[in-house]
Amino acid sequence: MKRVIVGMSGGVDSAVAAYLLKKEGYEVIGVTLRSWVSSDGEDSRCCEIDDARQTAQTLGIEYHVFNCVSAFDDKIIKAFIDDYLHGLTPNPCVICNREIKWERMLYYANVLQADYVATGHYASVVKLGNGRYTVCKAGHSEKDQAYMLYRLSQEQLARTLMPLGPYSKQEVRAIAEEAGISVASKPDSQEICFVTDGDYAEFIEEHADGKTPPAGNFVDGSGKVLGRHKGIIHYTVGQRKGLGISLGHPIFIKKICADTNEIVLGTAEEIRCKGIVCRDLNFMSIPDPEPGEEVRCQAKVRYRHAGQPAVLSKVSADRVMVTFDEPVRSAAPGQSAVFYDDEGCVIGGGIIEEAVFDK
RNA sequence: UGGGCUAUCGCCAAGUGGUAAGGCACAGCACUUUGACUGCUGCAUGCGUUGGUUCGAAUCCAACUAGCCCAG
Repeated sequence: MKRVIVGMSGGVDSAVAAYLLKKEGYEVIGVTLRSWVSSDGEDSRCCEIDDARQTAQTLGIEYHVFNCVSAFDDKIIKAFIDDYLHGLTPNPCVICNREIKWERMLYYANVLQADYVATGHYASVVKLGNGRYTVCKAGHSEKDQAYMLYRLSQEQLARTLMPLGPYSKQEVRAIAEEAGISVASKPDSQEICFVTDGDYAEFIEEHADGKTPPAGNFVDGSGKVLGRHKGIIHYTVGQRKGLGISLGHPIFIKKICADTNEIVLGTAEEIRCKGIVCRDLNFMSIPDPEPGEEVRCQAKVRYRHAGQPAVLSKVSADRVMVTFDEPVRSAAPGQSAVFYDDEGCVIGGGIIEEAVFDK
């Protein structure tokens, strides 16, 4: 009998993943990684231990909690704050998946002599003809989470199961109901797991030791001052609401300049960029492209982006240029770009370093 | 101090006698394992003030107040 460790967040998805695997005949061990505890003692949304433990009991599976608080603080929270202080818009979840969730789960899988790790992500792990592993979009695209997983390594994917790939959210809730899982109708999680009230700017101010950048100017493309901002950590590229500037037409954030402490604004048309430069790349379905090699793909510039046809080409040893057929709006440095093939499988991805505009 | 012009929601702005468009901003909700975007809903019993004409005025008249421009 194969043994599998299921990462359980306390939500419906991971509960059903565990249930399905058990039904398939795996020996299932539930695990929750405690990654963060707020000052008032509440667990974060990614590790609601009471719910997870209860589900494990309902399913009749072994269950453990492992403490990852210091690793999470070190690798995720510190980087998150640092990125914001530098005018970037980080996506902690994509880093957490590789550096914390899979890293720790595989570690414990070895300790507990398990063959696989599994999660409740809506995506599928696929082994290709070339011997490589990749992640493919879920059958029901409205819940696709392949984007969040593009940083996983080949070694991690080789030992990963994602039983929810073929199911829709509705089906998963129905299965949970049937299985008598108490969290069947629990609301979906949302927002950054360690910022429980959604006010991430306040979170940064509390944790940045007073180093948050001061207020500064909103300017237009020619440098003309349009108003005052509260400090760059409060904003993100593409943002429209909360600027308090009335020009008669919508205005968006085009660029955040940490060095001059200015925020450049532009119209809906002006914030569309022709391409992006990406760093910290991870390739899945193919090996790293050769210099000069061009790869056609569908590129997503953010989670919940439909994806745009684009061409990748290597511009240096560790950078890739993504040129879109049609300009995309609000590609934010710090966010992740993920490249898919026509089948919806992840070719690879990277972190956006710079948006390239026409002028 | 003379002459002229203008005063409608936080900003811009329709409206020229018939019972206050619209855009932006703002707020709420929806959406969402990141930040955004987006969608929906809401947002002037009142049109600088005070009087007058009229069945009826933001729209006409008078005075006053404020701002702008030109003459000083």
